[in-house]
Amino acid sequence: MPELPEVETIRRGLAPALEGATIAQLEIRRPDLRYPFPERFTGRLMGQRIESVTRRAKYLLLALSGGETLIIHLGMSGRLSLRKGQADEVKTVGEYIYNTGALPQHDHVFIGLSNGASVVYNDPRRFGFMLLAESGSLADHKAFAGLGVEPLSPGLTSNYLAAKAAGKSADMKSFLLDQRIVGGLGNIYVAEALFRSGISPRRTAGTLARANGSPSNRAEKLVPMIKDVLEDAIAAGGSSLRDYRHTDGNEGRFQEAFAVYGREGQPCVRPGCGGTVKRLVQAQRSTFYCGDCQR
DNA sequence: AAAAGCCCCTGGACGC
DNA sequence: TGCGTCCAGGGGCTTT
Repeated sequence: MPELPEVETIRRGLAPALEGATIAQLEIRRPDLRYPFPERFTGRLMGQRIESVTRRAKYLLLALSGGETLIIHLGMSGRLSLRKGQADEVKTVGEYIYNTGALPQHDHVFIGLSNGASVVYNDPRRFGFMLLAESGSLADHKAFAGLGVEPLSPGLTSNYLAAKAAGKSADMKSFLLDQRIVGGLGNIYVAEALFRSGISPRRTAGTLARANGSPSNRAEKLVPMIKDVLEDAIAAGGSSLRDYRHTDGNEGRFQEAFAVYGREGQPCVRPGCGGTVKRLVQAQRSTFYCGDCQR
């Protein structure tokens, strides 16, 4: 589900209510998501003040006053909802009652805050997960060691991309999906960035570098298009296809602006192109592209 | 080392 | 109405 723009939208929705608040209530409704919850999960979170809500790639990071960070990944279908209920008065939030078992399906984690707000984690497929790690050594954590550059940071340059691509025989699609190269791109935004760049997803990634290792013209084009499409998607509040919603339950709007994703058989939107959007499977995922103007 | 394949899980859309 | 099949914003682990 959520790629970088969706996670960033959720981060922006949560931060005002969570930063400075203390975790007063925590309920987990099952022993695991993708992985078992961390040891003594409740004890390590209760009473902690949330110092900051940040993001790295597709990970949400809640820095806690005690020196640990709660790491949340939403997988494919994870949602975080922010509710304004008085969670510490009664265990009733909105229409839901949290201490009677009358829970909506797949509401797996409930976090009540000292300021009366609450956060519910819902994830039908349970590909998401939560981890706890020492804040001071996050960069060494296995989830982040080896993670590629943040695409909206100055670190993503054509030189960086060319250096990573040099000598690689993988196709462009697989290369950009690889979180060790760029952190945060997923199936939608790889497709849209390649379309905006006029690059075929089937092209060999190594062609982003010239023989001497310097960036090719395509690399020079691709880097700003990656940044543009992510910025546009964040501005639109992300893309809602099935599960994704803002923390307030509203949908994102960027799906209305897709040029190729999910548009198989429809005409290319590039003026004068006249091509048709095609679908193929790469790395076990659907790829959408225009065979005429992406080369 | 890099690349390809398989798996985890639930639910919705579709064909018969 | 009720199957069976395919597909889905992710990533980790195993095999080649």
